[in-house]
Amino acid sequence: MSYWLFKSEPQEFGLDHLLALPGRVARWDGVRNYEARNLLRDQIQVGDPVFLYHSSCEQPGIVGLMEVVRAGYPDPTASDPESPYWDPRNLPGQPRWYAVDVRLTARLCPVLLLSHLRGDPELQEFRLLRFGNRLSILPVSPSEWTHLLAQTRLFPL
DNA sequence: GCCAACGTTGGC
DNA sequence: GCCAACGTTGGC
Repeated sequence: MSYWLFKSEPQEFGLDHLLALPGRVARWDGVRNYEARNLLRDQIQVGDPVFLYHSSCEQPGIVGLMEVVRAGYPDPTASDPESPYWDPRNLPGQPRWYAVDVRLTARLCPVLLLSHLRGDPELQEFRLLRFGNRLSILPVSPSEWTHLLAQTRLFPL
């Protein structure tokens, strides 16, 4: 089992959107970066725990806990001309982009704010905090995961 | 295969 | 809104 962190912009699709969905299950699609694609396609497994991170907002931080309920499969939005994520280079039978399905399982209280995490010496290697980091799907080590969970409480949904 | 231009991300 | 970082594109 591996641990992950997925970024989202709460104005676009965040905790509130997940809470409103039946079963709190959503397809995590629209990822258009090759490194993130490789993780979605090859590494992320059913049952893997995932932190939900809100970016590009007033208080960036980790707000929720999700679990993977379906492993990587071709991203339907890539072949849908109606979708804002449509990629005309995506050829039938040769999927270029991948999605997974996740279920929101808990919210975090308190939220783990980016500003709080930055000062934590235990998180020096955390990919999220790396200067210039832009990856939207990123691995979390077991020790980072344990350390992060120890600083908040989970409220199961 | 190099590398400059360009577009996107995302904190502030 | 600004701007640094960095991934991607495309000319050569």
